[in-house]
Amino acid sequence: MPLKADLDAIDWKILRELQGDGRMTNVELSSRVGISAPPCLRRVRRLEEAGIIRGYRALLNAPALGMDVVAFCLIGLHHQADAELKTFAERTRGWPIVRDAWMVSGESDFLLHCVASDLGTFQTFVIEQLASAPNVDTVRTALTIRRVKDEGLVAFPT
Amino acid sequence: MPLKADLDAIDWKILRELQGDGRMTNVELSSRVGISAPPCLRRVRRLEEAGIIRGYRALLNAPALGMDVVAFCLIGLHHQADAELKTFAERTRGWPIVRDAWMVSGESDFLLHCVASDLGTFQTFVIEQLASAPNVDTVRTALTIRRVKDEGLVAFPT
DNA sequence: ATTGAAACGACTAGAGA
DNA sequence: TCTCTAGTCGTTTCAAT
Repeated sequence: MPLKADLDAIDWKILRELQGDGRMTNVELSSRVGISAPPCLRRVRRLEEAGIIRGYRALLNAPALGMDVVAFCLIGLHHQADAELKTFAERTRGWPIVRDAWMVSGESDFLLHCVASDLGTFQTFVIEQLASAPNVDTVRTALTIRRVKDEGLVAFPT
Repeated sequence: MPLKADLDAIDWKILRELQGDGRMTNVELSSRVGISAPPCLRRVRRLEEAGIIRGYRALLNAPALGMDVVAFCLIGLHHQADAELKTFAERTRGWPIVRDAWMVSGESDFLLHCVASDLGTFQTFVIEQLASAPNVDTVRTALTIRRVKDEGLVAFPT
């Protein structure tokens, strides 16, 4: 895990471009950021090795793939000692319906981003797996109706 | 927006591989899914054109870029008529701190995924922008402590 | 639909500024 | 650090199956 790296304006442009299109070729990228291809590629490698670029991912259209239910679950636990938090975190990794998960502070202890093929599957998961897991106190669910905004994690000044 | 496409086993493998590494070369991809490069590329293009692959994105490490606060906000509105929902959705698109947003059903009307450089910036946003936006009734915030799971949106049987 | 060959273009190491 | 050059490798079209 890197501490704050010292990035120049070109590095920031590279990050912005790759966040917008992770499959852009290096020559296209280099021309957009205003340098030639070799140093551009070296910068990308450096950003990858520093962990600033964590990876690349194709964004998939869940409903087109038969995944009609996307929901968020807020989980409250009975006991929040370190060991219990770790145990629940580990448990989420074993549930394929949970696509990503965060430990949070506030009214809840975890937030789970869930995807399932249909409501029945999702509700069965919530009742039989999630709510009946050890130490789970409350489960609040928000079914998504539609995505309203979807940009990368980091905002870049235009 | 495509309806359910008819995908064969190779298409599913392509989607799984590209979700795991969106920058994989086509020859690497083709060898992993067991066909030669040209048909593999045509399948990828077809999946892109059908909107099943929505795009590609580099995943950035927010804290390494000086974005130390990641939070989720659950928003309840006073009035949930269609026009009001659209108005609020549009408003979220103008807030750079909001990185992605969902319209949801349940106790809240919207869920916002927010990223900011520090707590002060985030709190100022919540108080001065979010909570004081027209029609906003309740704002519940969950500050993230750490990411516990981070896989793509779609689960693939291994 | 797929394969295989071939032309094209991108990637990336090395040299020099 | 960059640019330029050149060789290697990946991409993409096309003919044939």
